[in-house]
Amino acid sequence: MRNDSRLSRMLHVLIHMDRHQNAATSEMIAKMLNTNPVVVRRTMAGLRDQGYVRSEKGHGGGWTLVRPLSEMTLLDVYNALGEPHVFAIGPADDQPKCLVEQAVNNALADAMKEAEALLLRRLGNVTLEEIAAEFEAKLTARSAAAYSCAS
Amino acid sequence: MRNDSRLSRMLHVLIHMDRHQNAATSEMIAKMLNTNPVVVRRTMAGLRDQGYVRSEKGHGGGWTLVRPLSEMTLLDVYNALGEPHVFAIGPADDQPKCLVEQAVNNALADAMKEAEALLLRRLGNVTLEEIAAEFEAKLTARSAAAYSCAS
DNA sequence: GATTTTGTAACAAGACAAGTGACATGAGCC
DNA sequence: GGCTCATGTCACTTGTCTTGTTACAAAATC
Repeated sequence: MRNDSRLSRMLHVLIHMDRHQNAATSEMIAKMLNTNPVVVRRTMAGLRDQGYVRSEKGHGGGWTLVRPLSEMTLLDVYNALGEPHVFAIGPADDQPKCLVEQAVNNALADAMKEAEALLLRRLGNVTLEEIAAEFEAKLTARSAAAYSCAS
Repeated sequence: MRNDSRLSRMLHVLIHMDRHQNAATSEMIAKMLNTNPVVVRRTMAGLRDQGYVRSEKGHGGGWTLVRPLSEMTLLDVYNALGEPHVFAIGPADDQPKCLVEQAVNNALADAMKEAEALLLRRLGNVTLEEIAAEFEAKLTARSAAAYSCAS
């Protein structure tokens, strides 16, 4: 568990969901992600609250896509997850009294803010459909038998 | 301890060291950083190994700057610390078999690689001297009495 | 009413920086 | 030589955050 992999996992799931008609249960999704149904529900909750997916209980229930992949950017998913911390590094003190430390924090914060802005801009410029298309291209390029994913 | 604050702390220390003639002991530095001498020695070890600072034992010992601040960029310090993980987010699986997951990872990795490159480029373009200069400017702008830092 | 499936709380695990105590090593001072 | 100061390093704990897991209530379908 070195990284926060929620964004990666949700993108993975959403594209798979688009390729299936029926609702996917948390258990099916969990198997696909090599994880636990509770983790799935926990992570998908944000997407549901933002209206990207719908969840239904009972027989035949599970998770379904609400929006087409073409109307969801990677940034949308990131935001729906609650905008997790991007960086693992940061200042020792957010409100330091020491002017030296303030200057250091300013310099670091400037650079990090730019990098974060670039990252989010990039995420906002890519739709899930584009990633799905890249996958389709690979799929046809290779033999279909080479494709394996527990879904 | 939300973040890895080693870079921030080391920059802070190095600038302070430049403003003092004598060697600074780990204990003095620890007080300045509100931390522990062992943490200081542990973190400074990388800087010492890279030749940016020198440590001496015994009476009058402690830490001294080897290079002028003008010859150290923020990137140098980052590298000396062992290039810690920049991002808190990442893929769920580094070598996934699933082609969808591969496509997702590629898209994320591209964006993150760009953002990391920008960040490191920015860090490489700023010397510690420039941060020190910014501090000096603030110091003269405000009354000297407003400056307080336990060093 | 039984079964399926989500929703959620509560808690353990794993990772990693940071905090802490103990002790050996080496350098200077008397 | 012996004392003191200071680093070097090991071992262990703490704090924080995502994940993993168990348990159980709530709702929808059969």
